[in-house]
Amino acid sequence: MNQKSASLDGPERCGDCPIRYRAVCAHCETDELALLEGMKFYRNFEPGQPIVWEGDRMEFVGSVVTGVATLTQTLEDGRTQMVGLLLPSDFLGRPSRDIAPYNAIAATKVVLCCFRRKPFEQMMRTTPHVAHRLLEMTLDELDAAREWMLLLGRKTAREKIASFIAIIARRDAALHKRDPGGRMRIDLPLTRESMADYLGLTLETVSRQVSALKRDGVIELAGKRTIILPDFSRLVEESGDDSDGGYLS
Amino acid sequence: MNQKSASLDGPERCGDCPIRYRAVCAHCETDELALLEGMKFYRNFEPGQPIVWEGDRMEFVGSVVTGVATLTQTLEDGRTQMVGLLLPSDFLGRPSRDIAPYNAIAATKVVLCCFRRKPFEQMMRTTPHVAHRLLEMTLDELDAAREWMLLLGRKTAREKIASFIAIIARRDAALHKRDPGGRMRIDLPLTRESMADYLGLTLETVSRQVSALKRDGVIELAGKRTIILPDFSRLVEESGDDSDGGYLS
DNA sequence: CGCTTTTTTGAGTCCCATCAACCTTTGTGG
DNA sequence: CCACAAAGGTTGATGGGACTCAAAAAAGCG
Repeated sequence: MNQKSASLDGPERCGDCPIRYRAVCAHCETDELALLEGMKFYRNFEPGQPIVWEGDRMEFVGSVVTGVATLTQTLEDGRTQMVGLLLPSDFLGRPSRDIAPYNAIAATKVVLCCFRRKPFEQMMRTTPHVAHRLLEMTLDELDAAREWMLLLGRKTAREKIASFIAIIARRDAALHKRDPGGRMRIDLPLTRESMADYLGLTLETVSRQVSALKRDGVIELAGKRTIILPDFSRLVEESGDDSDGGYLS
Repeated sequence: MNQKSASLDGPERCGDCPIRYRAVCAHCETDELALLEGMKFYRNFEPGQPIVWEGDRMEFVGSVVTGVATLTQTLEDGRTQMVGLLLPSDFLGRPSRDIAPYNAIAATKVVLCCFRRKPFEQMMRTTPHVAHRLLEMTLDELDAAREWMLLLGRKTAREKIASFIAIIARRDAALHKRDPGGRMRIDLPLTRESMADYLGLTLETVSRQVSALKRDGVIELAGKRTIILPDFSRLVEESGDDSDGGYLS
């Protein structure tokens, strides 16, 4: 949108950062924040651009500030499965491991707040807040992965699509501090092919099921990537999940 | 085997514990160990017996000492998917959450080393070793979950079965401090139905594919639950994974 | 506007789920 | 000791949901 480098780079000061209270630095006090500020740098990625490749040495860890990135694994014959979807405030990389186990790829424009590995690992050892927050976030990610496993193993194609849209809608609502419900408008951050890799389907099946949900009035389309939900609860019914959700953390 | 209560309960002293150097207490010094020793108690479970039910309040967290437990999620219509397989030294429960999000069920006889929640959470805050080890274990579990997602989303039934057997064989070998390879004999800790819930299949398909692998000479059967691997690498070929594995942690 | 990328739609096929029958093992009590 | 039941496992027949192959439409993009 804005061509000035200020928009291409991240916020200069952590206090202005949009993910200040959700990222790995959430619980940090001003002195710890200063420490982090000293080891951080920003990197920008274009849609489709790899962030790290499986087997690569990673000299940094970091947080997604804006945009969406994906983690994917592939079998030798080319079948690929997405195993992580990184939204703003999500963390990329693992302390005490410098070889990336997955491909990380920018799905949209991405701004990444990177920390040099060595000083970050040192900080993990000396300050409890960062380590504690990272544990919290990792446990949340594990919960999400298990929800995802239920989807991959037991849901029908139609339920998978409905679940995916519901997940994006919930995260989007959470980002704007609203509750999902009523009429909503959401942008899909992924292509049909990436959705297929997320859901363990082919892109043709994704396209067909999206069309079917539209035909049945569960969703409306405004362009290929924008979805309007007339009734969020209707979508949840189609997802196969318990209606009560249980999404309290 | 042994009817004395000594075999039904866990080891009296942590120093004698079989999972002393792999569980959440792995990095603890003697003084921290004494602290843990003061808040721990043992519980025993029979095969099929629930450990906690989804929605239950958990007044403890703990480690599997011996045996195998499963974590499962279910949709309202009864479809169930296993989302965790807890082997000796694996951790059950999450600090700062007292409502269980999954069903945990003993698959075999299980001895669980339980810690009362409150003192354990206190210890998490005061001693770095326990928190650090728990983060390490959680990150490993996340890696395993992602491997599992690739299996659920993209592998064929035959590959799923081969992968499952390979996973059990690797863990079994690790427990006995051997490398997997050559001729191996392994016991499956799960019924065909539980294997199906692990792999996102039906029990009939599991049975058929096990028979097919036997017919093709990839495995031999000694009873329903005991498998002999004439050649571990042959099994890995059938699993669809890269042969090099990449199982360094 | 050409050109590529993304998406949709169609026709045919196959893998795995479903439904069903049977076998084996284990345990129980008459 | 054996009849019976229950649980776990195997095998067969059938059908359907998702994949594959194929082509065209739509949307970006220089």
